[in-house]
Amino acid sequence: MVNIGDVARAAGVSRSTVSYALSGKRAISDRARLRVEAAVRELGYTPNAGARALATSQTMVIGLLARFLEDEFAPAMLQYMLGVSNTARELGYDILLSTEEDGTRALRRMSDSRMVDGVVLLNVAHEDDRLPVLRTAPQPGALVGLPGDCTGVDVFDLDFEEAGRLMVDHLFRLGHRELILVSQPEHVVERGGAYVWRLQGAAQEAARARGVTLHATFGSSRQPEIGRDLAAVLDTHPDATGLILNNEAAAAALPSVLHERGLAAPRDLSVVGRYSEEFASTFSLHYTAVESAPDRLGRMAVRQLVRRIEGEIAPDDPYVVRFVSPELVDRGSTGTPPARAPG
Amino acid sequence: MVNIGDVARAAGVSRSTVSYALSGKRAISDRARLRVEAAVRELGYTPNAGARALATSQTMVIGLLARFLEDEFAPAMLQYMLGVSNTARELGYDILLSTEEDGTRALRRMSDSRMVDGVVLLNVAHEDDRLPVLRTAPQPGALVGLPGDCTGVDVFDLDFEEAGRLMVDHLFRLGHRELILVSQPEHVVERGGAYVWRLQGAAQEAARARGVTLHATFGSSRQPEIGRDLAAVLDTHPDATGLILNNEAAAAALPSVLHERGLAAPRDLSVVGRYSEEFASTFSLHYTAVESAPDRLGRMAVRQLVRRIEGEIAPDDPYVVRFVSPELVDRGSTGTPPARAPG
DNA sequence: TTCGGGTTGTGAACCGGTTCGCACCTAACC
DNA sequence: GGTTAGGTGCGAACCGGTTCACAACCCGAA
Repeated sequence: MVNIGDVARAAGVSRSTVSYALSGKRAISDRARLRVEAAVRELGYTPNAGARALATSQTMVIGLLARFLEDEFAPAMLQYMLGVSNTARELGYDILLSTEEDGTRALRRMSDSRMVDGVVLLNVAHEDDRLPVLRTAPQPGALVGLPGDCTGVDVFDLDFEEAGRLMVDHLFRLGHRELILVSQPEHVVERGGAYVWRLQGAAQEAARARGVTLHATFGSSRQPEIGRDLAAVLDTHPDATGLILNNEAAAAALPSVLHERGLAAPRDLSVVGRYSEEFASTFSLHYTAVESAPDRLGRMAVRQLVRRIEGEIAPDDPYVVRFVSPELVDRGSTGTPPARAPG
Repeated sequence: MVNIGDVARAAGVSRSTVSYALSGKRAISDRARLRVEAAVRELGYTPNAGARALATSQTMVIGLLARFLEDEFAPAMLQYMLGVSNTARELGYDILLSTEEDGTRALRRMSDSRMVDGVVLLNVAHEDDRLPVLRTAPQPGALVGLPGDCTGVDVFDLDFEEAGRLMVDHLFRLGHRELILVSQPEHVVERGGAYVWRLQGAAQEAARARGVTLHATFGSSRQPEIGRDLAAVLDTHPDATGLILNNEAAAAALPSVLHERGLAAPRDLSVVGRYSEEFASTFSLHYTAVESAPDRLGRMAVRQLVRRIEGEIAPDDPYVVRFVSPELVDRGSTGTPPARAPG
């Protein structure tokens, strides 16, 4: 394998000159620079990443700690990963991926052995055991998802409260006065998926403030259970005219459930969901929905992380907690409520 | 940061003794070993990955080149990624992930700069531009997906021919004589997704051999188009009693389409799919299906790759091309054909 | 002519590991 | 008692980059 010494010899200069010529960190005469560049081209030289990392203590690699939990929608995680990975590459960084069950072990390994310059944590729980480890690490970290304690890290998340209010408001303005909310399975909340709770709490509060009845329920994350859950909740609340979905499986099952009951959206029931359209379009009809914008969150997290890594942010600059405002996209599955309840 | 010299000083031995004590590559007295271990524990020492890579020319990292193409089912890719990542970790390797559009650039970067010991390529096309690059790289490579030319790499793929035959046979044995096959969009084939073609070709041949009529069609990968595609193809072939799906979006849309027409599986129509149940269960009813086993393929690819990396396979040992036999899982959506065609 | 300053190139040290070759000690054997 | 062999530990070289301190050179100003 060709190294910097070979290039130096071929160009008739010293190793340090080659290094400076390539990095541009010091002025080098055109003559020398051109000869170095020619030698590099001719020999096909690429610097050894390990050696460079050793010398500069910079790896140009970002650790990505994904976390796949049962009963959560895995494809959504993929979108976060893509946002992170693509943005990192644009900024010159590669991604070291961990999908290990034990996130703390992975984090410790990456951090202690200096494989990464910084870390992005996905699917952060309210009490996330990776956070104490991250706080003691020398590398900066950025989170996608809001933990209970945000000290020492930059945090990015969808404004789930706003999303809850937005959906209730949207239906309220159309004239609906009795709504159903189907969330993800209750396990998700119990395990620390506070976003479910944040959306639900804000929705309930908004409903109360407007004098709207909101039936908050949890649904399964799988077929055919979620179909039965939906049918059951529609039976239980026959006068509800609006349906809010914070559950991807429910969005997929809904078309059949509606057909089975002879209902159509928005004629008999107005439907609004909270998910990312990108994947939903494969397996669900295009319901009016609040976009969860996973790629945007991943992008923001990496941007901030890189700014910290590269020292553009002073070390004592305050850490940020930034909420992305959700946007409601009308795809025609909501309208004014029917004259009589559909049930 | 604590390095091997600090440990040596604390333990009262030389740096080389620390190295040998930790690696076990040479006999070290119990007394010295215990003191080294104590020092490591006390100081919290972890070897620097870059330095180790430089010294050993081994990074303990595997490159993972994913490839997300339009009109293909992204969640399926995620399962391959998980299979690869988890298996790699079990074997002591970390994953450097690339989701870059330009796979050849990513591959060249990882390989030339020695960031990885080997590479796994996902979603390999018939004519894959990453392959020529991989063949000239010093690191070994393993593919998931069958290219036109398999020289110089280990290849793993589902036996799509067998899958096609299996599904036709299954329906034939139940008594069906006119079938519909809905594949992924035609773009996928044109772009080099030969697996679509392999399954379809084998299915057609099996049908011909048994005197069965098979209507081979392509469907969209999105909603609501795929729903319309399904409705149209059922209209066009009203006498067909069996439906074969090689299209994930179709599996998601089918329940609604059947409801709309007052059909039920398997009463009026027998349905058999080809996909991975793991994700399908979120968004589709449980149809009888041929499992595509993405995690198993990822696992096999990594196992073989690591064997090559670690020299367990002699360099002149032949490269393998291994097909996983698909398994048909009966979930009750197939049965004997109805007395009269449902149309 | 001499001095000072800026430009350009170089050698050497350093990053933090691994590994080779040698030296030392002890025990065994002739 | 001297040689040999095996078990241990150590110093030094090496992996392939980066960067510091210094030197050589050229130019213009005093």
